[in-house]
Amino acid sequence: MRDLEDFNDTNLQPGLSVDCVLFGFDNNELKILLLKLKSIEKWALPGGFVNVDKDVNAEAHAVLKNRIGLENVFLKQFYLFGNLERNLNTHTPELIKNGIISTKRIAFFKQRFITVGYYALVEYSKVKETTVDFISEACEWHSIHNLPKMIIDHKEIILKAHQTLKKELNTEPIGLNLLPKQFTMPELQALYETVLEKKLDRRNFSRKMLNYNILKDTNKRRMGVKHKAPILYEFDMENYNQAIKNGFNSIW
Amino acid sequence: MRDLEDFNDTNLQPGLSVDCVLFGFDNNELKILLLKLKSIEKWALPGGFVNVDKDVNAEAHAVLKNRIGLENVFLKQFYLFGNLERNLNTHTPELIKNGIISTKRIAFFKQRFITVGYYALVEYSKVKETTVDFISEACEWHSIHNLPKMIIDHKEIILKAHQTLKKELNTEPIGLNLLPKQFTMPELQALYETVLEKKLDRRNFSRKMLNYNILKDTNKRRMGVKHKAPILYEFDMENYNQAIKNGFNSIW
DNA sequence: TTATATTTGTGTCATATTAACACAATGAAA
DNA sequence: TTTCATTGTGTTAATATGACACAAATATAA
Repeated sequence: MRDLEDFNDTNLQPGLSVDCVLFGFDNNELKILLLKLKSIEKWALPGGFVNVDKDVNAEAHAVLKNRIGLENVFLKQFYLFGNLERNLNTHTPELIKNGIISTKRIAFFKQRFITVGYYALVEYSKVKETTVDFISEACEWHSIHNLPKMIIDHKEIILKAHQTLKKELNTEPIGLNLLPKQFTMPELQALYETVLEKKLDRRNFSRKMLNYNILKDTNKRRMGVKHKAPILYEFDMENYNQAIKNGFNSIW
Repeated sequence: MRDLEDFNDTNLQPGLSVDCVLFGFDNNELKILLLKLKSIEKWALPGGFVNVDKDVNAEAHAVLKNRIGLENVFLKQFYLFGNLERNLNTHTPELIKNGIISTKRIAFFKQRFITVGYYALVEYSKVKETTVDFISEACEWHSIHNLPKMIIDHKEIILKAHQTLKKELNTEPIGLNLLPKQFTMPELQALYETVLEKKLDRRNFSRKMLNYNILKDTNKRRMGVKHKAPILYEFDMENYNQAIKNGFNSIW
């Protein structure tokens, strides 16, 4: 969708949207990709509407592809936000005044929107384009600890996504898509510490990770560091996918 | 909603429904509460539509209250089913012929329905009424291993709910609502074994459960059994709720 | 060339948890 | 009072965890 003329709500599932919390990892910070809305001084999660003849999960993937230019990312439904306050009522006057939405579509935008929350883990460096479209004017990463003003409940959605990610770290590995193809043990640990917001013991972390058997030693080391060169690892994709599928640390 | 005349789709979120997988535990079997649809030889999960001015989670609770007569149950969203094949196309002719839906509403029923899946844990004995309404003629428990023919993807929804429950058993206790107020350790173990579909060691199970500190010894024993009288336990509600809230067996 | 600072890789040890197993106690029925 | 099924609890070996310390590598400073 490039501009307003292309926008037509007749094929859209009324009152339903998808919103994607994109987690990136940079500079030992967990970051979220946000869009700055035109004519509203607030930011929003990348999201979209659901076509009546499109699979909902496919629409979430389409958001990432069309608005951010990302394909094949790890994307997962985590919650449906369906409370009554979810609408753009307070913003519709500005949106209409600035020609972002047409008066014909006003009812569509004023209704309560139920949104399906997805989270995705993406390699920070892969998102370069600051795509703009008919409703957003900028696309930037923001530290999860320093979020700008956001529309409706998008801050809560991010919070819930983060809680979900933390919890899932107990039963599933992460790192793929968040880290470059090859990475060191300290880098992997920094990712875990950032997501979990706590320090972990270096030696115990390494032992535990290696025991999961999802890492492959590439027999290379990261060069050009001003201290002992750390081993470069890759994920063993077969075992990694197995772990994603079956989970680990199951107690029963 | 007692009959067809009361049914009006103008206030309903089009193409959206909620469906509830009610787990019950009886005779060492995991059972699911199902509705037999009028004029279709298939069963369905108790579900409902979403009013545009109702909170989605509240609508799921309303389904349980209005259709099953249940209040204050543990009810949890687990997945949104949004693929393209989710519609009643193949059934609308029968439904119209038998006067279950009116021709005026045909478009409403033929559209693709996105449904929010909830699961609930309920005490088997508390559901007695076989409520019938304008679309269902019976309401019965079915063993999860012997499900009747079901509409659309309701079998898949049950499967996914069961998988979710199994997985969540690693981080959260269950039992409250599935068992009577007072229960014995072997009864609790039977519940776990049924949900997990595997045998557990009696001694290790007992030790682990007691270590979670969610059980209170009532200093009573189940009488009238033809062997050693087992201790009756209750859940320690404070610790139980704490465990539900914070989870347990977190590894990081 | 050598010393220093920093960071990485790995080992140890005490403690806690788990899995596998056995035996005594209880209560009804024979 | 013997038998039987079932419950409660203890033991032990193997494994995992948490808290630690030291040696190796590498750039930089001396």
